[in-house]
Amino acid sequence: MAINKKEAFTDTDQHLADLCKAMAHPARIAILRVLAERSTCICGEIVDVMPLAQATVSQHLKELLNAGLIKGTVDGKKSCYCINWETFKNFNLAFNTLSGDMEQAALNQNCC
Amino acid sequence: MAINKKEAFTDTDQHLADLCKAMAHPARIAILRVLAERSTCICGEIVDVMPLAQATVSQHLKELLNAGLIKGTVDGKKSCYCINWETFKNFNLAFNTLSGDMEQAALNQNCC
DNA sequence: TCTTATCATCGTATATTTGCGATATATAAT
DNA sequence: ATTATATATCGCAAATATACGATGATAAGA
Repeated sequence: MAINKKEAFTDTDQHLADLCKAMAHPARIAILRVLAERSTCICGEIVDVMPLAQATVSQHLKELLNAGLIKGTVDGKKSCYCINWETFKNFNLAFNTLSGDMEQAALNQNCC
Repeated sequence: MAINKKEAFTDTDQHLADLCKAMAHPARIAILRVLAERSTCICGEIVDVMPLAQATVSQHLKELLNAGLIKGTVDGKKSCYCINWETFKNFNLAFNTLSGDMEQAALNQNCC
């Protein structure tokens, strides 16, 4: 049991769900905030500010990277992580599209 | 290990993370779509459309309810679940506030 | 070359999520 | 009263997520 049934749904919904999942932890939201306000983008600064171990922060960064919410490279000693504003825009668009779809469908009134 | 550190972050970020988590599964997004287009709001119809067992759908409904994204009551044989548009609006607002904060903070240019 | 600093990854422990069958509950119909 | 229908909840198994120490990898500086 507990087989993954996520692929049984539409690509649109899966994509939006993935983006939501990437932001479904306060640590990752906090990381996004830090990344936005630092032009330096050094990972070490994130670790200093965050109440988490370096390994954990690195893991969260990986997930954000995987979802495309940030982009970054590491050159041995230095790292450079930044917000991927394009994905962010797409996220906003996807959410608004869903809202639009739902409101459109609900035009014939709700029961409660 | 694996102690929950979520409470170490701000209420704002925790709240947004919770809303994101509620939508972090395509089944729940699909359920929201169905609820929006049916004025009847009968749970059984959701189960018919969804590729999931009744128990699983009920569980997803509970999570959506818990996050406040839907509201509903059950009167024995009949159920009435509906979109909670207010929470939806708040979600959109919270997301836009985060985006705004981040863009504001990033005004002094990004490094990559 | 050796050391130090920075970051990723591995291994592991625990917690949470996902999914479903079985069962409980409560109304409606017979 | 009994039966049928609609939902929630329980209990369990498998999968994922969370967190961290230890270790590996890579580049800069001594």
